[in-house]
Amino acid sequence: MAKQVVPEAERRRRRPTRQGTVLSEKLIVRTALRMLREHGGTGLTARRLGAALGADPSTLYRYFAGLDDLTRAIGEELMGRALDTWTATGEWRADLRALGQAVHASYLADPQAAVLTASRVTGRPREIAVDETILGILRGAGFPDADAVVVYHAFIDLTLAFAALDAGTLALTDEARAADEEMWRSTYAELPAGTHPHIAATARLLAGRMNHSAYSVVLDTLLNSAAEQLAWAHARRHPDPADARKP
Amino acid sequence: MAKQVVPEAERRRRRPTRQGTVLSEKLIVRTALRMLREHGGTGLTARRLGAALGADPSTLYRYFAGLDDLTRAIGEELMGRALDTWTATGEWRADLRALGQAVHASYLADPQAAVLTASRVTGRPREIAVDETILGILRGAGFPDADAVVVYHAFIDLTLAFAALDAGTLALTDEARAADEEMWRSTYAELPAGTHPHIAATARLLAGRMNHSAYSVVLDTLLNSAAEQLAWAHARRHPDPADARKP
DNA sequence: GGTTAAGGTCAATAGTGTTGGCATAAGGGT
DNA sequence: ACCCTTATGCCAACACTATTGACCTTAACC
Repeated sequence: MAKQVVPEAERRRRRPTRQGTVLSEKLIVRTALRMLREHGGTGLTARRLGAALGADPSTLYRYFAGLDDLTRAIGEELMGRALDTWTATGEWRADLRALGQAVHASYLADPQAAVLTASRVTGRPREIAVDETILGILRGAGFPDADAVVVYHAFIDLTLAFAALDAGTLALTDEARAADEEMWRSTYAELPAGTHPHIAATARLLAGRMNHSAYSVVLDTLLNSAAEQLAWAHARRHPDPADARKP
Repeated sequence: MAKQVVPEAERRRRRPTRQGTVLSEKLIVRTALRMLREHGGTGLTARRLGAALGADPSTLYRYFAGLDDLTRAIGEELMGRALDTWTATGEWRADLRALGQAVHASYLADPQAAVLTASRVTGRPREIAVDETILGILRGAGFPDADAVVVYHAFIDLTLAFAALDAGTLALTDEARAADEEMWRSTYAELPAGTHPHIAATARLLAGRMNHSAYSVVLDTLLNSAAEQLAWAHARRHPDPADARKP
């Protein structure tokens, strides 16, 4: 059995599988991502993953404590991809904005995987690297520690929450999404003005809006608010004589 | 078998189960919520639900097309509960704030159920009622339709996204949560200042923050931003002579 | 009261995650 | 260059799961 999982770093003997493939954490995670993309959100099963790898399902338990553990590794992979596509410019607002968009985009690129992992905290290296990066940007911009922590918390939770929500709609199977859209058309768009005046009045505008993500809008309001807070904190430390008259 | 589900409204013959209970959609949904609360997020199974109701599992398919359909009904129940605890005051910001908090709280009261349903759109009556209410508040406050739709979209998605995220951490089993917190203590709090200076510097502040939800903070920034937008739109329509000098 | 079919039950199918035991070959030590 | 140890892949089994088709009882309508 697989009572203990050997950490990837200490793995010595790599015996090829009966069908010839040599396993590794990375290969398993990537194959799992492919399974999710090809077979939908419920398509990641130990048996199917084993078959795709040319290995017995139980072999997976030599690499991960269970499918739950594998799920966390998948989340870590998504975080890593986001970090890889991001580069710092030194301008804190632009950097935070880009980093948030990178995480959001990375999750939406694998919606089924995102749904499974977005609300989990993995505590693995690349996730920690993202956290460290965000705090570094904020503290580097001059936020006092207390403020930096508040903004950091709002920023990361906001980003993950929207990633999960938006991924959720993308992750639906084609039939399910078609059914949802048909439901919208047949339900919301047809509500009589008598009982639902406000939806009826804005139905056309709603239809154009609800397909897009609201993440950008909310992220911008957060960054605006943070910028004001920063200016205020800065003014407290270095008072401008010109503002002295109106305290 | 159950080739077609009879709508609750047209249900005539209510035959008691072998063990004597008389079924109904409402009873099934409530029992399902209890199962989720008592047995955890994976604890809602057809067998167990049937046993709790004193009925054969297959009987459920006379009431719902599948467990997925039941899940949607559960989401509808949570939305309904939120709406029931909310009352309008006429002040748009306070009303939106209270409504958002009500939905958030209603989901967090049944975290396991929230995780299953928060990212689904049910299209059922009470969910539509919430949407109609939000749009009514915004349009009543004087938002032009285009602005009202943008704020509505950000508001509802933000609320549902945070409901799902925050419910996710509450929904963990006691052992899983203990493991997570231990992971935090043993990983984040112990990171050396050499490799992770920013996390190390703020570890104490982080520990105090991460237990709370960031929903309130983000919701307030959104409402603030909306208020500014409203004032600006209002000023365009009814220009104040005092502001005429600085266009 | 007789008739119809709604709705509860039984049995079976095809899937799932996970584990204990076994066997084989990889790599380190000599 | 060989041997030994043990990591690692495989097999079989267990206890579950959702879902469906056939059957049968009894409630409700005429």
